[in-house]
Amino acid sequence: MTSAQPATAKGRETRERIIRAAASLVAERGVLGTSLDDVRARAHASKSQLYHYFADRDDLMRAVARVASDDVVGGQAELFERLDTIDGLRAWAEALVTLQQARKARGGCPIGSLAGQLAEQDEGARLELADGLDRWETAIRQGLERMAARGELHPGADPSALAQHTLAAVQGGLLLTQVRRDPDQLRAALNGAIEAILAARAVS
Amino acid sequence: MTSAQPATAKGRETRERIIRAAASLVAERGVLGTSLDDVRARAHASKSQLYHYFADRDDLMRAVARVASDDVVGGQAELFERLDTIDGLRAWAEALVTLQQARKARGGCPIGSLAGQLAEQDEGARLELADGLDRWETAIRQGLERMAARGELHPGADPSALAQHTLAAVQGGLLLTQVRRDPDQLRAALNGAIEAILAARAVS
DNA sequence: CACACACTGGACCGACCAGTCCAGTCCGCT
DNA sequence: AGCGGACTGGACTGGTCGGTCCAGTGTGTG
Repeated sequence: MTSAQPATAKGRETRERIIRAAASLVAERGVLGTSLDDVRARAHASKSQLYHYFADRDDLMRAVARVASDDVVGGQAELFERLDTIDGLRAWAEALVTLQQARKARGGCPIGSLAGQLAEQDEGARLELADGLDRWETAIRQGLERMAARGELHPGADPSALAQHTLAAVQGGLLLTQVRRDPDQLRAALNGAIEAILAARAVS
Repeated sequence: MTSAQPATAKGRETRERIIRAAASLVAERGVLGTSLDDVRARAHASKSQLYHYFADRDDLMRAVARVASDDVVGGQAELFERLDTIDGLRAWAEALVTLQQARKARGGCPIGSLAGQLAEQDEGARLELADGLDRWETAIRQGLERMAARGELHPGADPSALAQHTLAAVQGGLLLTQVRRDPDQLRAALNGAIEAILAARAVS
């Protein structure tokens, strides 16, 4: 069963309010720590509204996974445009570190956190998260490909493999940041990834 | 409140049986997806036994986090000894990839999975997981330091930073493996980390 | 205006769950 | 043997949760 698409503007607004409430609660307490009554209360909605817009709890969580993916990837859009220079890469990395400092190193990456909670439980949610990671990796790869097109990477360099490794460094760095409560863990992991990209630069 | 230490051999055995049952259930269904009744049934124990050996549910989960850390790090002990050569590093990486293939890319890293579920909920569990990661990173760093002591890394190389980056690559690679159901994601991430170590080798 | 349907409120239900309690049995020690 | 504490079995409780149900109210269209 898939989510019902609201037919009216009011319906869309209610559905959106429910997803936002669920997403914020999940971020605070985790997937299984969030009850539908909690969601109902925060969204100022009733039980029947929840079940009008979502088939069941899993369906709602899939929607949460989707908006989390959209938010994470969408929130980096401007930074992604500058990923075709070393300075742009460093600025992107520093923005991620600054965000973790602001969060006091709590929560990790929304996509990564949800992955640990949903990937083995709900195939649909897993696919939503995989899609978010794909878009993220694509943005990194395209930046590196623009560098390669300008001849700034040596011919043997593989933008695809570098992007994959960089995304792994982001996710691993965020996990270490979360467990150790230390945003420098992310910075160190990203520095390693950027070093690998520097090593792939064309000899000038 | 901390766990009671059993006074008899029988008591230790029961306590161990409970932790093992809980650990396997948590690996299958997640922390919040595992009820004490599930644990009780799998451990062939009664409710009062659970509460005889553990203060409450959180206390049991802390014990689960501890044995998960011990198992993950302990299971790599022989591989760790060979981490002071490039061949040893590759063998270690390939063993991790093979393990993920055997698991059909499910479950990710026990430490990483538990981190996402427990780090924000229970400070004690977070510290157990941080300890596991520390032991893991230390093993990698010591291998690199042995390489450095033999003069195989150039003087500017930082074994500590390389080990940190390698651990982040493992964790990130495992997350990508889990979400994409593709063990090659881990291999790619580890290859990137090993490339970085190769780049730090002394010019021969 | 009227009809159909989207939307809403909230009581209700059966299942499940963490934790309590007490009446026992086992076991090491003297 | 017999004492005391470690250990065990399982019924019970108060509360929570996902999901259902139905009686409504809004709203866009012909």
